[in-house]
Amino acid sequence: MSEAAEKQTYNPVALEHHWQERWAESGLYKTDEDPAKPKHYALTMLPYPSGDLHVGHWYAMTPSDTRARFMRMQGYRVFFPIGFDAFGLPAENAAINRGIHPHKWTMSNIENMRGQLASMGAMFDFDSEIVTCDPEYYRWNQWFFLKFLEKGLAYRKEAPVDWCPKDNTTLAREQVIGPERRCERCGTPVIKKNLAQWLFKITDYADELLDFSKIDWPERVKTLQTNWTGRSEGAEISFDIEGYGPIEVFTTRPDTLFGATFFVMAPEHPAVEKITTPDRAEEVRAYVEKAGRMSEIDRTDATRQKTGIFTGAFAINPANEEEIPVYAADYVLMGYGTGAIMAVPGQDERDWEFAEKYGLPIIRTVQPPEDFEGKAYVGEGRAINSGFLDGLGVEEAKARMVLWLEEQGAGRGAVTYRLRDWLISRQRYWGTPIPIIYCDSCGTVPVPEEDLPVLLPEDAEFTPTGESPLKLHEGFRNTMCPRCEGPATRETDTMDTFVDSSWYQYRYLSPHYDEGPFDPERGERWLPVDQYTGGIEHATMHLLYTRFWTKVMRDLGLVDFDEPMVRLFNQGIILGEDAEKMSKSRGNVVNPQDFVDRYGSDTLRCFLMFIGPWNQGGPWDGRGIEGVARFLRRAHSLVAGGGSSGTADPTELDRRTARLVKKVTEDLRLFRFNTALAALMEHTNYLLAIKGEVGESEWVEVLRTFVLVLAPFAPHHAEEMWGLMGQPYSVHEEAWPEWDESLIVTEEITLVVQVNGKLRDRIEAPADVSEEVAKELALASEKVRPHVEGREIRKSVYVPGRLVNFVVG
RNA sequence: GCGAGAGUGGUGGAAUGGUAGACACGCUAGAUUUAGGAUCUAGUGCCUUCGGGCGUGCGGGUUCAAGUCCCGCCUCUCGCACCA
Repeated sequence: MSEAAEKQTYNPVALEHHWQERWAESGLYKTDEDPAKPKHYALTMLPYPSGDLHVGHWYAMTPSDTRARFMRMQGYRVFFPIGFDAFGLPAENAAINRGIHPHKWTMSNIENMRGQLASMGAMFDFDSEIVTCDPEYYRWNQWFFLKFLEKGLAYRKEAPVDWCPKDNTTLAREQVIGPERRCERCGTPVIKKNLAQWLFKITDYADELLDFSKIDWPERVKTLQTNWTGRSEGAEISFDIEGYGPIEVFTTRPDTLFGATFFVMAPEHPAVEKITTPDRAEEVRAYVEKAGRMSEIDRTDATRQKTGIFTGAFAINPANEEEIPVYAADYVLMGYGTGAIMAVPGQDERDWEFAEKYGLPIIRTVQPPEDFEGKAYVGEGRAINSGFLDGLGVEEAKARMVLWLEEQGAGRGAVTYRLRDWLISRQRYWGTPIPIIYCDSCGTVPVPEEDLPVLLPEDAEFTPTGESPLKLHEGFRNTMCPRCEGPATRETDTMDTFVDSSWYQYRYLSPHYDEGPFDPERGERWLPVDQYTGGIEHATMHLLYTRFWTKVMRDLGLVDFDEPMVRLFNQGIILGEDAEKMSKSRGNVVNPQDFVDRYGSDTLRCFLMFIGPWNQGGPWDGRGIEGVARFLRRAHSLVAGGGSSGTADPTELDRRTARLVKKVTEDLRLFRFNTALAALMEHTNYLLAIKGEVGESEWVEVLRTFVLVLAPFAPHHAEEMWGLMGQPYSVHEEAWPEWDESLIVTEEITLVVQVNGKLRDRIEAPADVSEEVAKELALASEKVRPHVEGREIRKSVYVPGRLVNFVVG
């Protein structure tokens, strides 16, 4: 084929269309169910149907696809599904702002994105697609809710919740961002509001969630989840308030009890009003009110001057029967521990600051080092001023004090978590209705299982009023009590969308199964997920919830394992060309479709894999993609023509091929797509250089191997080249090539010669050269001699196959 | 403040303690082309008296040998942040 003819023939966009159609027709990506093969469930986080697939989706999905294809060629039966996380606020906002029904908006976005997903050319099994706003799906959210309720893992509670005044909804703790406590979605500072809400008891599983021994996840995620769960070991100690009764505190330092010189309660603590002495009542009430009005931003600012007020009450320190004053102060938070603390200024920085400000006594109960003064001492040391604890180290003193408290009935060892129960109620329309009915005579009644799904009515008025939209829908709200058949009303809140994504990996297995959330027989064959990939931003929300959910499923007898996803890989974030986060307002959004139309999908996917390590992300480089386009064009040109002179060094060719296979195999195992592609590029350049110097049959062999290892990266190009070579359809059903390690070793090696660690020469030598000969050769070098002549060689180092280093004086 | 991660050419990035800068982008020169683009070839860390010298944020250390290991800083990014 002539160069000109080749140019005309190479049309990446057209060839991709051709193969995508062929793949679809032949059902190439229908999931392989061959039980003889080992299973591999590869999962990539399901997208929200925002309307268009953006380059971030490509960055998340195409490397996952490459990995899944690699596993397939390695002999695994691979399950690689995709779906849509279809409930949630954006649909409702679109409805509010543009008058389109959320269902219509969502479904038309999904339709659009399905086409875009197809143009990606990934090996998704579209037959197992799920759409979470489908009653067929959310029915099982409701079913799970009922199971959680039966197990005592779902409960309703009136509590202050974070409320976004703009979105008119409650937010989970995870959805409140940063020290300014802004709404995750719209950035508005959140306020507190009291509502009766449903919660899931994730805290019951806190300890188990801290155990990562059964999963191979990034350290980063494990650390984030550990910190999020925030386990603190200590004691609960009961302090008697004179004229009131006992109030419990939580402390991590029971050993310092003798140093508790005052007592502090959160201003919101329900007992504050009751213990306050009449003469202090007015002042205290004013303070509590002021603290309540203060925004969460100011309240939790650690650098702020602490404030507080004396209640007039006194507590009895159980260790020494001392009377200590009780304060209400805003540095103590109602939401953690018991909402009250024993203040030990000698050993706690915050208490020290407060004690100094209000002139309260400070007693050290741990011996600080010499010259240590002027602040709290939080380190190790011997107990002092502590009666029966004196002389003990911190750990021993803690244990002894807990023992003593338990004997006295004044306290006990206790564990507290930062983790809160998962608040799932949302005062929104576009979500799963919570299957609960409230009856005046029967109380809170779960919807019977056989009545599921509780359908989300189509015709609701979802414009926000501050009330749940379903509350205004008479037809939905008014119902009959399933127990007494009297008039009753439905719960009108919907579920957090994290409920949907907590178990979707199970539904993929049998999206239309109606005997349960998933077909256990399919589960037996495919669970758990072997490889999960997705962004780090989900570390403390989705990834914690799905672990919790799986543990509950295990306890319900639905699965027989403890963790939903065995391995996890977090890809990075792809940024705009200006290295900033892509956003419409910045105008730096890259539309993948533009590049697909111009270069084709393979170029875009290879480019995204080439720009750097996958877990790193990085800025988009519009020029860089040209290099990848060139690479694929050059690779494609390898199959055109092909010489037969047979003058190329066959050993070199075999060696390079073996090295390529090894490199790509090892890199793909470890998600190192960028260096694998570099090796593929290098090999392409080499093959182009020797093309025409290789015998016909050998060339085909060499090319075959090359195309096979290219296939996961550039599936369309590989298929095209495979076809042009006359190989049988499809390259993606071929086995991954092996390599012969013995071919990689060379007979001649380059030996590096150093003098005092500095590179002086490189010499060619036989691979099995002896130390003695290597040194002789090295000393004979013209470039080495001037550096050693006339000097004493004190030492010489020989690293076989690598280098000789002379140490001279 | 606490925790984690990262600092390598003009750029993205490579480097089991053993040849720093693979592979690309960009740039320079040449070929081809009416021109541009595309393509191909060669070159491309910095300095240089052309012998060589210097180079992986800074300062020490370990080692025959350090981008890599250790200690102390600096900078940046990301979490968490009065959690008792």
